[in-house]
Amino acid sequence: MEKVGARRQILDAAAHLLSRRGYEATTTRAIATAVGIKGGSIYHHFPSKDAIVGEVVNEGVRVVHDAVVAALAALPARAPARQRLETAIKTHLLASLEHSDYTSACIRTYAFLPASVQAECRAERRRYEKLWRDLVAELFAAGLLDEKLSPDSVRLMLLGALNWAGEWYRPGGMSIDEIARDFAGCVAGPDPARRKPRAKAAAD
Amino acid sequence: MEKVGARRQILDAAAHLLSRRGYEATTTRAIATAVGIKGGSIYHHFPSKDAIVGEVVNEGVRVVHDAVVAALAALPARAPARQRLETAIKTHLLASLEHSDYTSACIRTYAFLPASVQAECRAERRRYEKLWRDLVAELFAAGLLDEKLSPDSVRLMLLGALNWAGEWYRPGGMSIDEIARDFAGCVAGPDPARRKPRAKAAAD
DNA sequence: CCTACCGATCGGTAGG
DNA sequence: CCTACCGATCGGTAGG
Repeated sequence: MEKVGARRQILDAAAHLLSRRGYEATTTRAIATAVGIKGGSIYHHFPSKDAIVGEVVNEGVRVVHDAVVAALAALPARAPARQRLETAIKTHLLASLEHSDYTSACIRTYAFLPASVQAECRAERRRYEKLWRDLVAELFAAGLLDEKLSPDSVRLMLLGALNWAGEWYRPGGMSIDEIARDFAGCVAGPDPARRKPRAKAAAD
Repeated sequence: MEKVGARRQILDAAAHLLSRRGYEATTTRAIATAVGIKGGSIYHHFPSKDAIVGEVVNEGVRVVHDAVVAALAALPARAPARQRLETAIKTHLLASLEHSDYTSACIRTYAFLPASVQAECRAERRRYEKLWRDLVAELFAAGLLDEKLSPDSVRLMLLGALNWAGEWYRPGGMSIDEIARDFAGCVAGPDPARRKPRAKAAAD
């Protein structure tokens, strides 16, 4: 059972190359070589390079969207907005920095993709945007954000910081947990649920 | 006096193309066509494509660095940290979104540039990073940030949000002033100096 | 600054 | 899935 499916192997290799080298440098021949076939054979599985790239970036948005939805759903039913924010941040970072070449490929290459490929996943992106719009609305409703701030600003600032993390994050440095705690704390204040229990006595 | 200098024209065209199409799609022939010469003639002015790209990205960092330094220097000598933050944010956004193709080219293409080109401007980038490191330290010193936050997190969050702005900013939407006010307000709270003077009476 | 060209490589195809 | 190939285009060069 070592058959993974040639299509999946090609998509995996394309996602890997896209996230590390960008759109133009990800050639059909490089993808083929990575999966152990010859250049022309790619077209037995996909009609064009952009069909491959399109599937990768679409899956990239879908993966992170599904992951965040699942992580939020796994929280207690009445989890406070502050905790939901930090969970969403951590999940987005995990997906784009550790789990998914698809997600990082989408984030890093989207801007310079052919218009046709961009258009293909615009709907999926808007769905994900909506999730964050709602999350920011929760924060306002909970009184965690200054009412004079525009919800758009807050969302764009958060997603900008998250999407840019791929440019500086390195596995040995700050952990994703730490980054998520600080990013959430920076916009919504410290998590009251994490107030440390006043160390047993005066120990340490 | 319509002679601008061929080198400068080439760099301008390269910066423009780089910021809009990316590194690989910015061909020496496209640059040449943009300045009205033939493809091969580029090499009369520069030894290689990467020499052009290298100068563009270096200038991109330098321009935004100089602009922010100048904007901070133009503030009153004892301007509070909160105001200095917002000024730095606004200036960075103006440079990368409105004033300088060089800066946006640098921000948008850096990740996928050849290692040799990246290395060339690493020192300049660290200088700019230092400016923000100091600015964040001022915010902590002024008591505007939760002491439990890591200074690195705050700086990376801010610069991430700023550098990502090119992916969503469009001239007709939120103004750069508004974005700067909200981004600054989001991490350091509302500006006390802007508390509105309690409208004349109960008018409106 | 141009013409004319180099070898390499691109996305994609024909025909097995 | 491969061999062999297409026209186009790339960065760069020679020689004016």
